[in-house]
Amino acid sequence: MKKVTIMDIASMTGVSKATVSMVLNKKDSCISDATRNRILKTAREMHYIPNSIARSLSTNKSGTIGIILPDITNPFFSEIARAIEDGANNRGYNVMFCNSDNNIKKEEKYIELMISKLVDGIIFISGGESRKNLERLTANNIPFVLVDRYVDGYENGYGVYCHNEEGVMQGIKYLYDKGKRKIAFAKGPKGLETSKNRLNGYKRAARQYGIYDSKLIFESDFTIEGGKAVTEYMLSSGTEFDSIFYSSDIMAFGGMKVLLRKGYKIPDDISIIGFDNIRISEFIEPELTTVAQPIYKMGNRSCELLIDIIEGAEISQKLIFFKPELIIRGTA
Amino acid sequence: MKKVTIMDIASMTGVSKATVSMVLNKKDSCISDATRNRILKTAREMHYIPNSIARSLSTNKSGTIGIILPDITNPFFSEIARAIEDGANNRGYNVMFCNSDNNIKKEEKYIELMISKLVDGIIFISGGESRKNLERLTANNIPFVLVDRYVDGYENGYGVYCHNEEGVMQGIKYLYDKGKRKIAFAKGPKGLETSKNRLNGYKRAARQYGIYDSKLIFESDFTIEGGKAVTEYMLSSGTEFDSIFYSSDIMAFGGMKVLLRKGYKIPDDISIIGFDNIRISEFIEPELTTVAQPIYKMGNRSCELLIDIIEGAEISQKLIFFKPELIIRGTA
DNA sequence: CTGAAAGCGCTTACAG
DNA sequence: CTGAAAGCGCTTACAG
Repeated sequence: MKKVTIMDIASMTGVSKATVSMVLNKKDSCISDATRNRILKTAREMHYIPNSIARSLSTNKSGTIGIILPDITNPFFSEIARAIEDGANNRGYNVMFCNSDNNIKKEEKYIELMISKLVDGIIFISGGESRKNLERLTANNIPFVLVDRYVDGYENGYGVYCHNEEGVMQGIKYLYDKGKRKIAFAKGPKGLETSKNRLNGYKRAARQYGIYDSKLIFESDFTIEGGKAVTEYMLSSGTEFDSIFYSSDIMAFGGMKVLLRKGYKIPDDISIIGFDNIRISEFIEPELTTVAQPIYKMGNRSCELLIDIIEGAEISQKLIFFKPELIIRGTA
Repeated sequence: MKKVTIMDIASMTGVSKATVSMVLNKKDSCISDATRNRILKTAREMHYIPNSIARSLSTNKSGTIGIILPDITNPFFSEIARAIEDGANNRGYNVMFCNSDNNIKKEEKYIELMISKLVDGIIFISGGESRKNLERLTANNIPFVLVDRYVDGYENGYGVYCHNEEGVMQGIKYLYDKGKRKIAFAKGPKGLETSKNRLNGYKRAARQYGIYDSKLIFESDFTIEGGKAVTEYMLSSGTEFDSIFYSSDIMAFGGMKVLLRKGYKIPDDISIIGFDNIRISEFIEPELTTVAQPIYKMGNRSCELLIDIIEGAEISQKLIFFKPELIIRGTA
């Protein structure tokens, strides 16, 4: 069962491939209605599906965009991926995705793969020291937009971010206003700009209120397990605190788990704030108070930006910042 | 900045494209070491990245597999997608994904897209009445494996499933053994085989224990919102029940939310069981008792199966069934 | 051991 | 209004 090609429908209708190609691509301003209709009709009848690989080879455009993200299983990223796919689909693109696990080597491999697949552009959520990998893209003329996480040296490239620092400051202010003076901070992993930004927000706010104490800062990573581990560590560290600001919602989930288990009442004994506002955060009990990033919007916007770049539209803003917003729920 | 091609490195080394192609593809048994090394070296030096689009056009293989799933944002599906991507990557394939939203029209569109992109195969999580769409694949000679959800008429095609009926029966047995006699069942949406299978499990078990009552069955869908809505409905229906079996974990989350809000104690006032065992289910409080599907394994296995089919390996089993397992935690 | 040539299915000037 | 031809970058018999 051979696939039907443009050639088949050309010979079927008695015209040339060129003509068929033109009408199929709507570049048919100068083709007679009669031929056009004949072609369209037989294309339909033969269930013709264009071979877009062949098309890509001659146009040098694949119509696909790549997403590189740490782990699709993390709700924050899957929500972004969803937004991107919606946006891409909307504009006639499709999407390839890769899980980097924050591993630079994997990133590199995937980037090479995507170059080789001729992706038209990439949406990149960095796993850390990704600068070299991005240089590779630049060298190959593949546009990319960074989302959520800066990459050292690319602060001025295309990107859509959230004002992380400001977001954390809002959260700390809220805790402070509630009378909290010993606010522990669970920071993200080293090497991620996002971690740094959020930590900076914490530091600035804490200093501003005169409650800064470096012993209140604990390092972790952006996973549930990380949240559990750091919380256990905090508890055993001997440092006193009356509230915890987790650098991400899923860390907060892990942390709350530990606290609840040990019999702490949230928010009575201890207040909790997260960061992200992933969908599930309003479904746990107590509902998580968190600094919301407009996740879907960020994903969607990044996709729009990328496609605009690909299609050579005029770009009014290379850097897009969204405002975070404190969502007050049950944990603080 | 022109991309470097096989031609460039051919003229650079003074051999033909054919020779270059052969050594780059390790079909170089009959190429002298000298030439081979020269070619490899200059390829490296020139940062050559093969154009796999061109390659695909001549080999008629794209090296990509497609995933069609309802919504990547649903943890069950993102965990499957992750497993698939890992497996694919492992075997040198990459992955395109599409969110169907259980919408047959979208599915159709995406399938056409994937055919046109020459995907080597598809992993398909059906949104319902997908039979026509699958016929399209068959007609185009594209292998596919179904995961999690049967499609009418394809029960004997390639697929990896979980014994849904049996899983529910285990759960009902557990509740029964705990003394529950009025077990409400929140079923999934019509038109999904998975819903039907799980409902059948409920019916069989309930009848077996002589506690069947059709008034205890409530229809919903596999979302958090669905779980909330159906639970509110149950509560207002006047029907009495001492426990609820939700057809999926995220439904259970939504349901628990409503119950907790109304002041019910779980599991004291009412017991809850979910289905799936998505990762988050052990992080909510109380931890969800649920019937576990081996999600990662199912995804991974489906990918292995598909690639085996693609590569013409011998397939010992077209249908793969995993055993569900009741995970007893805090809600029942 | 290596090269010339055809072909994959399309698009795109160009010519008529 | 339509067709012939070249080209996209690779692979793969085939010939030598």
